[in-house]
Amino acid sequence: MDDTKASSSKDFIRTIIDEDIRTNKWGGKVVTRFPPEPNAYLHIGHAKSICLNYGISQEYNGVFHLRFDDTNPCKEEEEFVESMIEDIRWLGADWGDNLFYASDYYDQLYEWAIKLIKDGKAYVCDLTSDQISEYRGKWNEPGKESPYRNRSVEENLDLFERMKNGEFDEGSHVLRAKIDMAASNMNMRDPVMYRILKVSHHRTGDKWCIYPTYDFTHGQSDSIEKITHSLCTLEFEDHRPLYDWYIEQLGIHHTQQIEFARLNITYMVLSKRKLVQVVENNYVSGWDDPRMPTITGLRRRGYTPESIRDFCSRIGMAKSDNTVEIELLEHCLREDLNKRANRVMSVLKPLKVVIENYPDGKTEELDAINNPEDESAGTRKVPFSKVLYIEQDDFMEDPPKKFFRLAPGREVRLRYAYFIKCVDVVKDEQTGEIIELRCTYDPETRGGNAPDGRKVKTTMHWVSAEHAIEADVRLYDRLFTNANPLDVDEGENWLDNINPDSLTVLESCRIEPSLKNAKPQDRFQFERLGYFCVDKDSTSDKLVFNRTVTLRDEWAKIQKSRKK
RNA sequence: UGGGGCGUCGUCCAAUGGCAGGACAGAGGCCUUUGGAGCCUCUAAUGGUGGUUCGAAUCCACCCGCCUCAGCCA
Repeated sequence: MDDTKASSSKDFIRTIIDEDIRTNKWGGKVVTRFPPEPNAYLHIGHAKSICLNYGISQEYNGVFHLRFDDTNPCKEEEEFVESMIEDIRWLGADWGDNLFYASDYYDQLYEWAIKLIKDGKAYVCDLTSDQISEYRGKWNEPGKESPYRNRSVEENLDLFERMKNGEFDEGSHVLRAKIDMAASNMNMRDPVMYRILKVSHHRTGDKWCIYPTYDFTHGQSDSIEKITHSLCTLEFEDHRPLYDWYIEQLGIHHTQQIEFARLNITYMVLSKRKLVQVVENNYVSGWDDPRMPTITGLRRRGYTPESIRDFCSRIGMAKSDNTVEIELLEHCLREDLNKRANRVMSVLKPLKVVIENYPDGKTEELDAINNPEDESAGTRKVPFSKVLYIEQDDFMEDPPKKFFRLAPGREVRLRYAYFIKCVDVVKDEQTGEIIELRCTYDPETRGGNAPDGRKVKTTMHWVSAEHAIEADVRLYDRLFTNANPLDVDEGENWLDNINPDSLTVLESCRIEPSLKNAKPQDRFQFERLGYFCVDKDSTSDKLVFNRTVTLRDEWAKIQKSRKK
């Protein structure tokens, strides 16, 4: 990940880091980290954080850590650790040997808890969860102190020891910090440090039956790793005073936390909890469904890591709530794919064309350019014969104004091949459906140029019927119909905003034969249609393509504005 | 209702007391063997009211609006 920042101005975080370096705050060091909880799949919102943290470590010659904040054994699984590692690698971030787990620090955290007890800064509380909540008070009224708040150090030590030894039931006791029940910041009203959870942990197994809360773990984990700049999202702003309190009481390395606004994108949901519902209600096939905003979903859809990184650098970094338009993401994608994807001709909805004056049984190999944006991509041969397929959308019997494609009596160019003219339209006698076009070709226009200099309005893609291979193509559209999927009327469910047409499967599409040996994840531009990649569901007899994104489409725009 | 945070083109981000700029989106045009790509032009913003200042998006005051916090989740 070495994308150079084109922008001359720095975001507020880099401005702070510049200043810290200037004042030698951390001895010129920069150590950042990405600290996910391994309880779900990473999505593009996480990519923003990964790009930020890893990007900064690179720009400042610093160090980047990957740390799994695994403090809740009830929800965390090894499966998520593995998928996250894969996704982060794919995005291009490299943590070297700096892979950590908050659970690596459980012993240290336990010792620190004992120190706080000994210092009279923590106590074991026997209140129930509901009582603790009730005692905490309201925003505008102070809380009540727990009746267990003033137990002796000895009693607290004994009780905490017994909590650790499994002598108590879950929920019967917690260890709390003794701070200030009247604090205006709710996080300071004697927050819970440890709770009893008699479940095994994906890394520590059954060693512990008490687990530190995230709030008692996160700041100290950063501290242990000597993180200089702990970058997190806005909702942790209120927690910073608590992290600072722990760090000060413990007298350990004081990491500087800086908060930034999380990413929102139109037509997308980027909340872990909401995404779980989409998956569990089977609106999609899984976490890697190409409609999902997860890294794994985007990858399967055909996104490139470069395009996601470019997007992350373009959206900037600030503290104001923001919703980036999905068009920007798509722009970054197209821009990248335009440079790297080889062009190919594929007909999604085939319409048979017979070239009446072309010899039966003849086949020609025509030269086609693989990528006009990249000469080094070279050329290939494309077979041409008497019977072809063109796109159904490329023919209209009674064309409206501005429809430049094929129509009765009209001449168009078949890309890299010949000019053809439509001389007859064959219809199904029963349904009236157009089933075949009879055309003639001009042998003089081989390659696509007329010696007499005459012009055609359109160049169309096509495949030779005899040579084309059949494939399934999955057309994806946005998962939600509403720019803000969460915007619903009273009593309505945001899941009702799911786009019922987010997936259209096209069978028996005809693909240019050069794609016969394409492998999953291979990306192509189907000329005039969009960018597509080979899906992992492909088999040896049938390729399956995912439409990554369409090409910008002037004609579609005209049609759309006409409908309005 | 108390705390914390945030308000700049439709959207995202700049401008740190000195001509409000870029990107995406949108409109128009050029070019084109992809109605792709590329190129050009245009449209379009400082939440409000006072104040300080030669000069305010920027500093001050007040107001308005939005987000967020009352898990033994992270």
